[in-house]
Amino acid sequence: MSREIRRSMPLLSMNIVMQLTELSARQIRYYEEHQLVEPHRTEGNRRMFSLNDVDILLEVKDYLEQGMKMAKIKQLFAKKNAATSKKAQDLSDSELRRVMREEMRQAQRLKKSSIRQGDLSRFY
DNA sequence: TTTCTGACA
DNA sequence: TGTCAGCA
Repeated sequence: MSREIRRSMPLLSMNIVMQLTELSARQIRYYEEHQLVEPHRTEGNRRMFSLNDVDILLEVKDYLEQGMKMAKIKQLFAKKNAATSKKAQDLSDSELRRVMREEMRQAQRLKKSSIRQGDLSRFY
C-alpha cells in the first residue's frame, strides 16, 4: 500500500492547509491541541501536514458546521482510529462497521447529506 | 516574511 | 475564535 505511505507523507505547509481547508491557523492549531491531527515538525518547529491530515481537518470542519461539539468529534475520531487500527490488525470487522454506521447516522441526523463518498470509501 | 507559542477577550 | 506580542 504505497498509496497509504503517500497519503501520510508530510509535505503541506500551514499556509497551504489553510487554503485547502478554509480554516484559520488558529483553528488548525486548536484541533491539533485536541489531538484531532498530528502534523510532523520541521527542524524549525514548523508544522508539516500530510494529505491524511487535510482529510481529517475537512471532516472535522464538516462536523463542526453541522453543529457537533468538540467532545463529540474527539470521541468519534477516537473510535474510528481504534476501529481502523483494529482492522489493520485483522481483529474486528464488525466493530468497524458499527462505528461507521454510527458516524453516518450522526451526519444524517444533523444535516442532510454532507458526507462525501470518497471519505468513507477509504474505510471499506 | 512566515510560523510558533502563550495569553487575553 | 480573533488578535497581539515576542521569538526563531
